[in-house]
Amino acid sequence: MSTAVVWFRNSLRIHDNPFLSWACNSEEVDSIVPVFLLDGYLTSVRDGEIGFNRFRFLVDCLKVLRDNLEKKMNLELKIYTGGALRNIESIFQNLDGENNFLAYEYCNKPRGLMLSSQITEWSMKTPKNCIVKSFPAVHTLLDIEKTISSPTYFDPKSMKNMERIFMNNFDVDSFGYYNINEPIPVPNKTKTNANVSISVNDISISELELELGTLFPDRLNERHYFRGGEDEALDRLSRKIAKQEDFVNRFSKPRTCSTNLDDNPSEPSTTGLSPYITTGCISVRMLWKECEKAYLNGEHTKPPESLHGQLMFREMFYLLSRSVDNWDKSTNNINCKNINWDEYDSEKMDSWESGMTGFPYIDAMMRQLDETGWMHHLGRHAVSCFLTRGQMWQNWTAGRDVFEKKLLDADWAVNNGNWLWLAGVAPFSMPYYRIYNPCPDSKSSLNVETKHANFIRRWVPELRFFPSKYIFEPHLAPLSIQISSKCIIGDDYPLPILDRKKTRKENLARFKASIT
DNA sequence: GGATCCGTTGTAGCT
DNA sequence: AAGCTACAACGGATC
Repeated sequence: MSTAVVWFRNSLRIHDNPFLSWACNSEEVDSIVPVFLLDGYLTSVRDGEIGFNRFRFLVDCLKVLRDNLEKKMNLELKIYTGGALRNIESIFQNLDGENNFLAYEYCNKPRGLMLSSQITEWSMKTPKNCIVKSFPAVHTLLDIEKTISSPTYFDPKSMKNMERIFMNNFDVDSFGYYNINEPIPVPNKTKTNANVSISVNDISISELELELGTLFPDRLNERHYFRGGEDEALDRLSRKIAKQEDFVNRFSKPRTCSTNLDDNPSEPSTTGLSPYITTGCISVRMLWKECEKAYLNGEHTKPPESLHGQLMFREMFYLLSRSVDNWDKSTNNINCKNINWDEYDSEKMDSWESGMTGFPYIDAMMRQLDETGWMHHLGRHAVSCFLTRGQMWQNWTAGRDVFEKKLLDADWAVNNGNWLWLAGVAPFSMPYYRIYNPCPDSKSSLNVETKHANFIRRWVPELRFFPSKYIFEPHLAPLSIQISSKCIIGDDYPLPILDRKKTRKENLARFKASIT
């Protein structure tokens, strides 16, 4: 009697799931226990490191995973909280028989890597015979460890570099596309569900929902813009990719902003798939292949702007997160220039995080982030530039933490990579003098209704009666306009926390002084 | 080996 | 009113 413990770490899905499929198909396995280990997750939520939307989304994902495992494979997902290593040990102590397996996916994060090696070490000592089977490239296209240990590997910092790495790892087919494996279908045979009766740290979905309600009682009735889980992910894939050939072929990341900043925040102008990629509700391989199907039918954009390009940047950050020491630090990180950022200023940081800087475009973005867990990529550029080298001169790690807490697509490798990039401290192409204007719509001065202005009215309702001409810098509006717009600046909406032109000039000089 | 090009997405001010 | 120009000027790859 041999049992496989199938440990879902990043990939909360049953399609294209190599470790689950292996357990279902292997002759060596008689029964299966699917598990998800919260590890320190609940502590992070309680400590305020993970916010409402992220927690809510994860619970959704787990619920759908549980239901799919039950409905389609007659397996019961077990969820445990507390230390992951201790969970694994007690699960195996309660398993009968020998030749039991632990099938899990590779994890790139420091804590995950440490757990992997601790588990391997423990498995070699355990008399209960736990055979560890680690599956690489479940959450990424590349096998991260294999790629970075290749003698030809070097830290990539451009799309050209990534293309070289892809060429070294994948053959190119007769159409000129990388030969990336087809996704694995949902296993069509299953095994019996092994019964592990450990009650210690066992936690149910309804207990998680209770916890969510206890921690965020005033947010439970909010509208949820993204529903978590594999079903929603596959549905979105079908809606936005499979049935949208033109959209896929024309996709160009820098030019997706014209349609996003409207009053329909539930439908981004990009794919809106990022929360599902982060949680592994959709497999990146499947997304890659779906894009390729559209590409085969005509002209299409290319990396870096294309959807394949976006996925390649994700691979780039996963590689760097492993090959660059201190990837998430602003010191002792070869990918981070030493900038003399100001001390953490909690007043400034609070106004940035809560959308009360007095810069409506910035505030609208930050309020959208808090309510929906999502922000358009150009908004991310604007608010991160504002926080760091543009205006506030705060360390990028402070902004990174806020994104980590609130973004549904928060991903350790990608989030840090993007902040390094946007703060201008990484060796990626970001000339430091390219500073984004926090009041960006030149048309507003002509009193033209713009998408940006409507976007601000949607998310900063204090300003909903303001004319476009003044909506980016409402403190410049004459008092008569403020009165007729029912919003007195400094009273109903904050005055700007800083002089954007003055800080821009000073910071440009400081940045230059820091790097030369 | 010095010059030139390039890098996923700039801004301000003028006409 | 969109398009031009000046700004400020990194750092590695390529020729």
